[in-house]
Amino acid sequence: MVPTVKEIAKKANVSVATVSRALNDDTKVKEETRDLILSVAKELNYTPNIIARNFVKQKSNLIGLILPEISDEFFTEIIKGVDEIIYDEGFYTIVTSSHKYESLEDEIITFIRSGLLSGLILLVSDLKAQLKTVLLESHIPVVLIDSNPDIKKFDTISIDNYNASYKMTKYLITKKKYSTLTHITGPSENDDSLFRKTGFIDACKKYGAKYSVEEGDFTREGGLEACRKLLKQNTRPQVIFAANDMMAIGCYDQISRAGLKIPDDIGVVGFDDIFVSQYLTPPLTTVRVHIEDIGKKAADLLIKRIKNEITNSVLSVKATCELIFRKSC
Amino acid sequence: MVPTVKEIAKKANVSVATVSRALNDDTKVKEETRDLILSVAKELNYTPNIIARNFVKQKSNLIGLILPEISDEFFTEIIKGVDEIIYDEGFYTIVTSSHKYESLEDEIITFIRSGLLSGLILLVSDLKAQLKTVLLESHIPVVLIDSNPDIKKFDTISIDNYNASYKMTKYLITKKKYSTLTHITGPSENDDSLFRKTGFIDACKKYGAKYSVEEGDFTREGGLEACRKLLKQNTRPQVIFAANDMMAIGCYDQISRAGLKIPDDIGVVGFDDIFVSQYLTPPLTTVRVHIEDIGKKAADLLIKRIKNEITNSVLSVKATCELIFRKSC
DNA sequence: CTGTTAGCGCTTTCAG
DNA sequence: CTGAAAGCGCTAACAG
Repeated sequence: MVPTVKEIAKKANVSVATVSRALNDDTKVKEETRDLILSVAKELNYTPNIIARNFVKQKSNLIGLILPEISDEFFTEIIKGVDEIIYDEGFYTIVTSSHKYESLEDEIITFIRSGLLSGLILLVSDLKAQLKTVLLESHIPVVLIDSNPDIKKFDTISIDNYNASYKMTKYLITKKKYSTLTHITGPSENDDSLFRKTGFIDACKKYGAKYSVEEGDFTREGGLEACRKLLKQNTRPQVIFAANDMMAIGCYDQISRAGLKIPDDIGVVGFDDIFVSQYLTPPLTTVRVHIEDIGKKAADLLIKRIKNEITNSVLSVKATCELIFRKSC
Repeated sequence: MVPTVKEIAKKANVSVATVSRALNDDTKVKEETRDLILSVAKELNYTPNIIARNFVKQKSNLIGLILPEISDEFFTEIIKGVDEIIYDEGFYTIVTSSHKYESLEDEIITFIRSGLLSGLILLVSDLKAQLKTVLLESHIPVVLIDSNPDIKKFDTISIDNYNASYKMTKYLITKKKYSTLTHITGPSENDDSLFRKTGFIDACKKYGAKYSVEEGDFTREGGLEACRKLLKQNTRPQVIFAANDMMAIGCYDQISRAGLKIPDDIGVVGFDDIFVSQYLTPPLTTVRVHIEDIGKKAADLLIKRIKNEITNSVLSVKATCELIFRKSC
């Protein structure tokens, strides 16, 4: 049988209360008795029943991590980052995403209301009003991984999309001397997409380049299609800045079909620095996002909230990006 | 305040027992009272306290998923597959891996002994004796994702490394007419590695091809290094079969440095079909493993064990692989 | 079909 | 510093 505090108590001739105190060493217990209890515990090969502990404390050592539906190489990094931080605090991560029969919203609601969680990290692209309400009512700390800084009610870790996009565009214009640029966007309702676009446009205006914008959807096919439209026009841009690497790959496909060469005939740059990008021919110039860092920052913030170590109203942390220069422009 | 069964009971003028029964509809409750209870529950916006439920039942609705240290695109697929299956059963997945200060073993032990889990899926490359003991003593169902079929004590889902490797080798010899082949292995203690090697050798013997084996380590650098050795020899093989795609990429690097062309001067094939492989130049011929499927199968088996739906002693399921023919040989 | 009651293992007052 | 006792919310006998 699994040993309990009761058995330790009996064997050590003390009360369960003392055992509990000794085991959690929060209150003063005579060193002598504590040592005795600890040695008995060890002898019995005791491990606390976490479920019981969680129950009496009415809180758990679990935090939730909710990811979007589509799997993606980023997610492992995020999970890893989160897990690494919170594990040190004695917490574990429950990972879930949306499923067949339910909307992500319903799922999150069930998840939160289960009472299983002490905190939640939510990776979303847009947060519906109904969900906000549930999150707020849940009374557990929530950290968003999101690009929308206008969410003023939750702690947020975001990718610095705007600045990264701006910097890349500036680089293309001022260093690479491109004077006509086209940006292929992600889905219009996506915040990452929006900020990348805005950064691009602002930099083009600032540095006086001619630019255009083509709508994409973050998929390879979307990139291919957008690129096809571009190449059909009378004058094509000197360089394409795709809002993510997958679309840049679509551009590679289309440009090669059109018999054009990268970067001689047209430059291509991406955003994300996914694993494959370094292996493309030519290797893709892109923006690297420090994903694991985002997971760590989110976890760190969440833990601090859970432990009430922060009292500021709402924190918004930006994770920086890095320009990766390769051969595609 | 959060509503409890007690409050529902009071409001509905019944006992807490009846409330519990109605809510879990396992025993017969008069339809009328059940409807009443349900409506009161709804009115109070009641959700069961899962922690309390887990506590009284002395089991949880959580399963653990332990992954190796190194993150990898496979893991998202596995997590996804697992989560998808178990979510339907009202379970959640706790994902963890090894951390800074502890060995994976210690971690697993802590994890299991926490009492938090109803079952465990373990992705390991080799299972130490001590760990086996802990796993066996834990009395929770364990499913291994492992390639070693000689582990007779645990349910196992494994990649069919041997047959896939055999088939690929057979294809190279009989269809592609290669007569001298070299296999670059993974680490010698790794089971996947071992079976891939054995499949290769057996097929070479069976179909009468000349072969050699070079030791690798599943990394890109390892593949590059092994390939360098090969190319230094007086006669180089007609085709290299790398035990995974990452090493095949290393071969690409080295072959290109040596001024050789794939597949004209030398063929290269891999194993795994990682995302990048389709984008290499030339696209890599390789073996695709249905990863998400492995996660699903593991979860399915685990759930059945947890629910006692299987009484067989130990099950061993092989996940099949598929040959992917591209342009590298 | 329903109510009463005990109790899961642990922490936490409250006394001493 | 330590013990007694209550109780977290829920389920599961056991009666009725």
